[in-house]
Amino acid sequence: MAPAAPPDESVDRRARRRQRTRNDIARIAVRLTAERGYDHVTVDDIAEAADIAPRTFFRYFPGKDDVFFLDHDERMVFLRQALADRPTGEPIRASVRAAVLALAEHVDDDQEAFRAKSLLIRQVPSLRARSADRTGEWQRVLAEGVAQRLGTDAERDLRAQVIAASTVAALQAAVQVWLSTGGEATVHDVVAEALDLITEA
Amino acid sequence: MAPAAPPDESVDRRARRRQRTRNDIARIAVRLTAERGYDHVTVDDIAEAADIAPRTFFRYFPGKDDVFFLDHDERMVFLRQALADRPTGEPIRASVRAAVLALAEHVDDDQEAFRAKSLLIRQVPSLRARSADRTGEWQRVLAEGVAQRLGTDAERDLRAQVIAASTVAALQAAVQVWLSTGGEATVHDVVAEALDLITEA
DNA sequence: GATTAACTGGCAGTGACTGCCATTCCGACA
DNA sequence: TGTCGGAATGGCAGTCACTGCCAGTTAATC
Repeated sequence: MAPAAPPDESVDRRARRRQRTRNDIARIAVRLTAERGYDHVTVDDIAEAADIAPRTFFRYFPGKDDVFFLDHDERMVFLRQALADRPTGEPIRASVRAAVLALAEHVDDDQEAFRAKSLLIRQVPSLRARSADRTGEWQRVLAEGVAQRLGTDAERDLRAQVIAASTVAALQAAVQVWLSTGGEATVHDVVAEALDLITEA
Repeated sequence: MAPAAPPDESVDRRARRRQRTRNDIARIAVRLTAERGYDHVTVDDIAEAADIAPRTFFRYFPGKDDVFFLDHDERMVFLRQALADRPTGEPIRASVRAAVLALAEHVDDDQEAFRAKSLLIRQVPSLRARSADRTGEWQRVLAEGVAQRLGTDAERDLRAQVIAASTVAALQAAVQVWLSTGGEATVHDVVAEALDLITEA
């Protein structure tokens, strides 16, 4: 999971400290939001609870919403890499499937946190919108990976776009159903089933 | 295109006038935004150009973003109806396909306006997010329609969700590619091709 | 220990949005 | 024609997210 750390980064105490503060802010913000509801928590509240100045909050996150998508960038990197790591001989759909399943498995590590955060996002319009936009970025990552494999231009390759889009859509649908049902199954399994359903007649 | 107008609505001059003002505001806002860019146009600017008070703007639209999604609700209704109108004997994918294609055809009526607005939305983060969220609503409409036909509960029926999600995803992918390429083809045709690609191996 | 760069905080300002109240408009009906 | 009632409009003050700017603090490096 942890990539070979570049030596200059891991030695840097500053970077680590910064990372910890970042995590703290996000954790606290999510907790407050779960308690009082999104629009009864101001940035000032979060800042105070995290013991930083309001101004500083915006040095760690570009906006209030972003505390809910703390690990998004890392996951994008992970997904990109997971796809790139698949053997080039493999059928493209299979590669995409494997990459996405690896991502889903990752989520099962702390199901409860994921469920709580997802339910929260689903309730709040602005978070939902932001989330949907982020999903679009995953789609872009996948489409680029697919296009690269196929040797085409992602922007113009309808096939690559559709493979990426339908895969991400299945992922999203799986999560929604997983949230709506009790959640006895793992996210991984539901996603796998959803991916199968795409091509089913 | 124009539904048989309910008599009590069409007689009501007030409602018609209100509708016209609404359209005016949206038209003006889109024009201003195209000229100066989204964040160089304030609500006050729009209000002044539309000759209304800033406060009144928010009586017509819940937020600044919403002027760009003027006809979204009507399209949702259209899509829902188009799906409901398909014969029950028809395979579900075919029904969904037909409904979505009817929607796409609708878009080709004024391609240029659609293209301009779409490019604008794609550029501005907050509009992109809002748009993505709206897309989610289409998905919900489709999923409900599909579930109704299948006699299942949309929230929990993975199959219905995946069919809806992948269809909407294909639609979106098609529009993106249509925007990126010259746009010689009609939206309808690109969408049709995208829908075919979903189930292709 | 001095230098320098990163980090933090405060302040003032902008812009989206809301609740509240006053005013105006307009269709209905006596 | 007058007037009545509800809908529409506008103004005002206030909240909150977010930003630019500048000043003070901390900490890595020499």
